[in-house]
Amino acid sequence: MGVPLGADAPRHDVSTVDGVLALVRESGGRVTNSRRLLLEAIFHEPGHHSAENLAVIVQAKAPDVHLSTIYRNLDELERLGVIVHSHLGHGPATYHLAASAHCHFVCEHCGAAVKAPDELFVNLADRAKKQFGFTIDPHHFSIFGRCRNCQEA
Amino acid sequence: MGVPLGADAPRHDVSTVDGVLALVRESGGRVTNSRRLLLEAIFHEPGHHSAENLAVIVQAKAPDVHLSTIYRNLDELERLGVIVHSHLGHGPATYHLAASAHCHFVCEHCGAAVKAPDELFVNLADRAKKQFGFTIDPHHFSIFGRCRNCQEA
DNA sequence: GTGCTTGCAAACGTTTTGCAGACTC
DNA sequence: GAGTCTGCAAAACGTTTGCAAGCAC
Repeated sequence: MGVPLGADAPRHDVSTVDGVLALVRESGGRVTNSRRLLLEAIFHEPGHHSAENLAVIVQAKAPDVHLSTIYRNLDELERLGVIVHSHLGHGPATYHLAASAHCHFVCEHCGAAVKAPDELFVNLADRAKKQFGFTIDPHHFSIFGRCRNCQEA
Repeated sequence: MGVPLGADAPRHDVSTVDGVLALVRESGGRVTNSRRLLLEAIFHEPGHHSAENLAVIVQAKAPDVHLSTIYRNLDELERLGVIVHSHLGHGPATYHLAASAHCHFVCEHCGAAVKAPDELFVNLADRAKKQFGFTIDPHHFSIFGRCRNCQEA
């Protein structure tokens, strides 16, 4: 308690695999092979990844890592604020680094997901805040609709 | 083909149970007890209903109606454009009359769902259309976030 | 050695499907 | 009677959990 609170704010560099692992260790967790491999998949493989998807990537290097381990580790990384999950459509959730979270427009017809700049949501965010005291998190669920190519009846 | 196309546009009054049943019949379907009871539940019971929820209401009058029948009938009503489903959170989908579809803000902390006026989304809709040619359907997925009462860290 | 983490199997909640009999038209 | 609709059972899907063995510290 002699240490000022401000001193421990940015303790870890959460933008690297090793930085996250240091955070994991500090929070009472252990650094395991499956955690390192999962983080490497999340950091180094581009795109939207489902748990199953990440399991396949991890299993290429460590075939015995079980899908349930992937889910447990994703949960823990989400609790630590390193990653977030979002729902792009009716299928499985997708996981991303919290730092690179973004919104999506998803076509209800062809399933295409378009990345939507956050600034499109500032007006909605303002109004939701002012009129309802509600702080939106536009990343969590995508916005459904029709993409340019699927506008016919 | 001698009948002009315009003549058959507003053929049924989809705002009543009997009107919808007429539409069902015309589209090649049959008018059955479970369909009538399901429609009565949707028309007369206020609120957001999951399939399970609707099954309970229907089963109060006809105990043998199976949940799978509810799902099949909900699917058909959705294909006909009478109802829509939406996802309020991580639980089951909810079903509504297409005419009374609306947006929701759902608190990620307490789960509360606030009805959000469509006009909050017009700015987003315009920008999505202009910048991406994307027509949003803001009703389908709710917007996650924090409600007024759950703003603490 | 403590106790967090794992693999496995089994369960979960929601939704879909295959089938034979029952019903609507 | 033709063809749709139903109840039932079972499966599908994504995800979670209980447990005993295994590993990090």
